[in-house]
Amino acid sequence: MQEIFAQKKKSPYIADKVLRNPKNNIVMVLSKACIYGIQAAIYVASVKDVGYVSIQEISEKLNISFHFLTKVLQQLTQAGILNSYRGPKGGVALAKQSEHISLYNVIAAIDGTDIFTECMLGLPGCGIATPCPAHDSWAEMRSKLFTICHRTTLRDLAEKANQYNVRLANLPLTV
Amino acid sequence: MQEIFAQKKKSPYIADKVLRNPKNNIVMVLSKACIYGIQAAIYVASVKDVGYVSIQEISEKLNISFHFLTKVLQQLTQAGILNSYRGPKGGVALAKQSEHISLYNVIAAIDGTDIFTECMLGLPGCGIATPCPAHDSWAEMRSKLFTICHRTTLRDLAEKANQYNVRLANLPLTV
DNA sequence: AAGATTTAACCCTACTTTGTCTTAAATTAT
DNA sequence: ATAATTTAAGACAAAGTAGGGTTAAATCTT
Repeated sequence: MQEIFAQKKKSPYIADKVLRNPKNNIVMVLSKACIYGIQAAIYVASVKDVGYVSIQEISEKLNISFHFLTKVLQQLTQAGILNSYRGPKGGVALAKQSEHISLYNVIAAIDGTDIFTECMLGLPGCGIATPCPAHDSWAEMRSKLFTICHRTTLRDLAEKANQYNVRLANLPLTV
Repeated sequence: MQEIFAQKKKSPYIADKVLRNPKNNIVMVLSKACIYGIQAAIYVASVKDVGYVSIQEISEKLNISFHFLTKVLQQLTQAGILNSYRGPKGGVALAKQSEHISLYNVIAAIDGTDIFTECMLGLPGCGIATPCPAHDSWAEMRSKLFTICHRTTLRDLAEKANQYNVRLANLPLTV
């Protein structure tokens, strides 16, 4: 009896010194899923010929987990950014012309629009009426982010991706 | 025997429709820990008298988990932003004058400096030499963030926090 | 019609972040 | 000295993120 309970847990306790120890928490503006989605979208936009590009190819070229990427790209498909097709010669393709898909569209489809609207301190009703102390500074930030993400299209990014020495993923991009 | 193994797991499987279902992933620029740290630092800076403020008081006023906040504030203490003192009348206090502690200092102590330096796509060596396609736009963003966080001090924020109708936490702040 | 290919859906695991609780250590007050 | 108070440190649980598989469904090729 007791041995069973004794062995039941085997907790993988991690030091926890202070707050799970220094700098394990890497904070990014975008989630991994979103970054992968952006990279994949740029990749698809940067490929010349018109057919569908298989997710397998994308995941290999960009060094992204195939299954995870599949789910991410499903989100883009459901958001109307990509079209997908099953079977041989299947894959994904842009649903619109690359100059009509903005970075904002892709981010919104995967991570949502919170980063474009939320208060720095995450306070639900932060706004002009009842602002948080950082409201003004942050509003300035957000509007810059909003502008940049709106005006940057997949075409812009794909064009840059095709330039010499520009990298799309961790490994040098070989289109 | 078998019942024991049968009951061992009880997985809390969550739909996973597409990518762990839509919009569960709330992406923020700052971690919860960092937001709490900022709120607490502003609170301490906004309290008039000079003694130590107990973490219990801060957690109650700002509606933050006491134990979690304790760890966060330890990080600020270890970073030299706060002083802490045990025992009755103990608590935390700013280690420097509030106008000499920037938002950047607080963020760097808790979330690190990645958001101020990292590429939008998280590529390790993204820079002038081998940029990612979004490098230029993002560099512009980052520098704005950097500037804002550097020039904003705890004094600025504390002053605003003391204004009418400004909120520091989810609940109305009652200093 | 049968087999191959490829996305979609589903299940599960590992790790990280957030949060709760307990015990230890420091310090003050009595 | 003893008790009370308060941070520090540690164990652990719950929830979220990233990722790895398997099976199902659609579609093409033969």
